[in-house]
Amino acid sequence: MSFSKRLIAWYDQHGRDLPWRHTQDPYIIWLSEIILQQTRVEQGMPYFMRFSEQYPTVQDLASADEDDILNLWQGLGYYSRGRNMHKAARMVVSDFAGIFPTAYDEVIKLPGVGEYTAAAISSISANQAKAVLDGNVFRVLSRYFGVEVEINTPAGKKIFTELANEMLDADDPARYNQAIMDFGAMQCKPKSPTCGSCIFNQECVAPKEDKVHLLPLKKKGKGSRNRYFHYFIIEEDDKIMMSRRGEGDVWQNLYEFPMIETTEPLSGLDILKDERTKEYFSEDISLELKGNVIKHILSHQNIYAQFYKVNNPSALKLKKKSWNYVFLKDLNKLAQHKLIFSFIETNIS
DNA sequence: AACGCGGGGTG
DNA sequence: CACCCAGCGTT
Repeated sequence: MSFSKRLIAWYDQHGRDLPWRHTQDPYIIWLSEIILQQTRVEQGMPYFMRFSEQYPTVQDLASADEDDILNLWQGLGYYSRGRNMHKAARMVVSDFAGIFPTAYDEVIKLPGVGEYTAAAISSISANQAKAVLDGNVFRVLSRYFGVEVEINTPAGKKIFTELANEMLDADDPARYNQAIMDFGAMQCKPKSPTCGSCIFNQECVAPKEDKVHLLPLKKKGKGSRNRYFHYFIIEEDDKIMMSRRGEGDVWQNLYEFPMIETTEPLSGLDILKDERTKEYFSEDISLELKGNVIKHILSHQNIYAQFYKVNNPSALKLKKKSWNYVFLKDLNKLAQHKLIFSFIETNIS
């Protein structure tokens, strides 16, 4: 039996039962695919449930308030996905008469939909013969054929795109694509794959050459940099000062507290001496440490955050445009990033 | 071709 | 600690 037929047979027996597999509605498929970009199924699942319930149709999503969408996205990361999702929904309403496209060449026009997502939507919702190419597919194919080409280069991408489309089962692209991804996620895992019980154990190249752990090949990127965030907790009565982050950095448009950032650690005393602090507050401010330094790790930076309660909030002098007092009871309406809302959860109210 | 963009799981 | 996850957009 062919590779694809055996894979599909494995899938029929072992594949996961996931909520978005019970429909061919391209809107629902799209919703799941955006949420699952660079995100584990278990992590994205609760978000998918909330979004599909809150916004059952593309019209619902298009007419939603963007801040509500970001609020629902809170904690999932890669927040531009949420913003692009809203843009895409409005584009479907305005440019596609409210009918969610299924053709590869159409869906790929939507912001946030790249080659992978377009292949997934067009194959799963319309059975178009386009092979998906994600982390799972790279891994399965590189091991099966022993392809020692770096997957995160244009050359590697080209080779694997061609290979993936050769292997695709043109009779059943929808099932095949989901099969190879489940297979990668459940059997041909990055660490400790279960080669002993694998249906391809006889012919797979990687275990024969003892290269399972080595494949797929990947060119290394840059390491992490350190950043030091010093947050000011400014509370007056039942309100707290919040700040909206700007563009061109992490957590674009999300809310946090007013802060200053440095490239090196800073003592409480040094914060008082900082020019920006002096700009924000009149001379004698009194800071009180709130908890220990929190290390917040992103894939490309290590953030060390320290929170300071401002004991005399009336010392606040300058108010930036991006700053606003917010009622404590309304805090949950603002989309915050993880570092901030986990701090709020344990320290405020 | 390289880089920035989150948060969480794994060994 | 390094690596990876149903990747995409910008430069």
